[in-house]
Amino acid sequence: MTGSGYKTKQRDAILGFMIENKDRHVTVSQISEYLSKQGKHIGVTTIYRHLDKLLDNDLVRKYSLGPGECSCYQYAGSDMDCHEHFHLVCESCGKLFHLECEHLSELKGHILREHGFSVDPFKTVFYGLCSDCRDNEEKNKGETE
Amino acid sequence: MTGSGYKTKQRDAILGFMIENKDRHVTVSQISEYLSKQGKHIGVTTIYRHLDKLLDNDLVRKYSLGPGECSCYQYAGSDMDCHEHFHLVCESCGKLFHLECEHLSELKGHILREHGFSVDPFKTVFYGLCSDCRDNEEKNKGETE
DNA sequence: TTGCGTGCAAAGGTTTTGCATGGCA
DNA sequence: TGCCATGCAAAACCTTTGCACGCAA
Repeated sequence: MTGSGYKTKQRDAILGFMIENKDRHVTVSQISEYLSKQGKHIGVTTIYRHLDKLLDNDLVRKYSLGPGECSCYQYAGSDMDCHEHFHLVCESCGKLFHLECEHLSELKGHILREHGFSVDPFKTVFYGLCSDCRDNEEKNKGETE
Repeated sequence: MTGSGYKTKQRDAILGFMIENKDRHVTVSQISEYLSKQGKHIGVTTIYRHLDKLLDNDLVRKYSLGPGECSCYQYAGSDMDCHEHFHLVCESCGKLFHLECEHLSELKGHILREHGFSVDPFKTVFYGLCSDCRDNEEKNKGETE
């Protein structure tokens, strides 16, 4: 499954980049720009097509960081083991946090039992502010106001 | 605050449509198409601009139903009273559910205390399947396979 | 009359598609 | 060799912006 398609240098470069950055989500333009700096010019068309294939094989996941924002992709291969946890995205710094916590697994069961709604942890993203950005905001408030 | 700006027939039509459909989220093209059928041709530019104003006044909220999907808007006026609860969106039928439950309010506190992350209930949307669509899917499975 | 509201056209950005060429097996 | 992969250009799509005209106050 993983090895579907031909082995090309573009495929290796894109998959390699996704694995290197498995701890964060990246956009197509970020992939393109980074690979350009490495001397690897790969058309965005190719990047989109590879990401689509990886998506079909569940090797990456696709997120939206909000309306109007471009799509974000993140590696999610079998070694990532991301079944049953949720994701937090900081609206200020854009960082992604994996929230593995039994309180949250319980939440999924609770919503299903009590509210009849089956939550999909893959697609559900919590938006808010991480602790670093909250600290920064409070600093800025103190300085400007 | 609510009455900011001139009172025009376009404004009335758009705000009226949003209030009529307060129980679901709609896209700009849905608004445009529906009003066209009513004989009210309103340019999408105008719709976008009114929605932006309503957004500033917290009279509507803007959602993303996924990467690549266009933005969805939903009325959220003061009579909606949506402070501290979360929203569930069914990926199949697009219906929106308001989830008012102390288990969820607790969740916000839990993530803040234990994980240092301040969740914004306005922007956070749970995606999944509602009970009706789950039933339909099971029926379809039984018929086709 | 003043100034915001409107809508057409055009521009901006992201993503997709067509097509000829290139490269893997 | 056959077929998929690639990348350019163009299209499609959503959204924003510029500008001239219209309309509310």
